[in-house]
Amino acid sequence: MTYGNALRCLSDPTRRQVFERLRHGPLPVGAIAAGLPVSRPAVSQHLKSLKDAGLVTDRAEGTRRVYAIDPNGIGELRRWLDQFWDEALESFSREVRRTSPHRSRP
Amino acid sequence: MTYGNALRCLSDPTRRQVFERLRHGPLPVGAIAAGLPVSRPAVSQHLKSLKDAGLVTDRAEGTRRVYAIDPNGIGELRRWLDQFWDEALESFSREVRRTSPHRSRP
DNA sequence: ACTTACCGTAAGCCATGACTTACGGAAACG
DNA sequence: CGTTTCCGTAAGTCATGGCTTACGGTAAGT
Repeated sequence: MTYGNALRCLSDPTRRQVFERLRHGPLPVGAIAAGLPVSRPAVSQHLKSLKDAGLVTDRAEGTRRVYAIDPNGIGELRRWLDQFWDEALESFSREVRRTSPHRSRP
Repeated sequence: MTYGNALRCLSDPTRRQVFERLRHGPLPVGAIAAGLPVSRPAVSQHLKSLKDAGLVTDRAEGTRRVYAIDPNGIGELRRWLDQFWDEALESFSREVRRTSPHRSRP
């Protein structure tokens, strides 16, 4: 249930902002924190959470630490959501069939 | 940004349990609360949040209130995630190309 | 009409977690 | 080596929100 961690991470607006800044490519912590309404240590803490959830990866590059999006996290989240999506649609159509019975040819 | 509400809803484990109980079809509140480790009013509050996020719908059926999954909520969430998924994959492959340069034909 | 079943809302309690400031450590640069 | 830059961690504060109990309201049954 690692998708639970992913959901918990992405539920926080600030953490989503951190995450979305990596969409167009990897970035060091300072560049991520710049412009955000929170301090840099806060961003570091968010990045730790995102990393634990499998949503980002980090690599050392000199004195800076470059973060990038990890496809594994969103992949797992996507699979969980898709499985859900299918069953929900089926249940929904079943419900429609039940509510408005045999409107087969007006 | 109604997907933000959806994410916030699904981030809570109990609320996910409530939500997942509706996967196989609509259920009244009592049936949902039965077996859950929280009280029935708590389930009602969770259902209110899920409804506000567009994740469930409710209809009155006599004295009971039947809840069902609303495809709109997960749909929006899925679209947001997919858009994200595409850009992330592209950025990822771009990164792989950059890190391990022209391994074209071993 | 009285009772029972089923549910939503209000008020209050309490843990979780998001943020801050302060500190320490590792790599580049002179 | 000292300094500067860039970053992670620790400790502490404070708001958010999830849960409970108590209450009120509507619909069905007798």
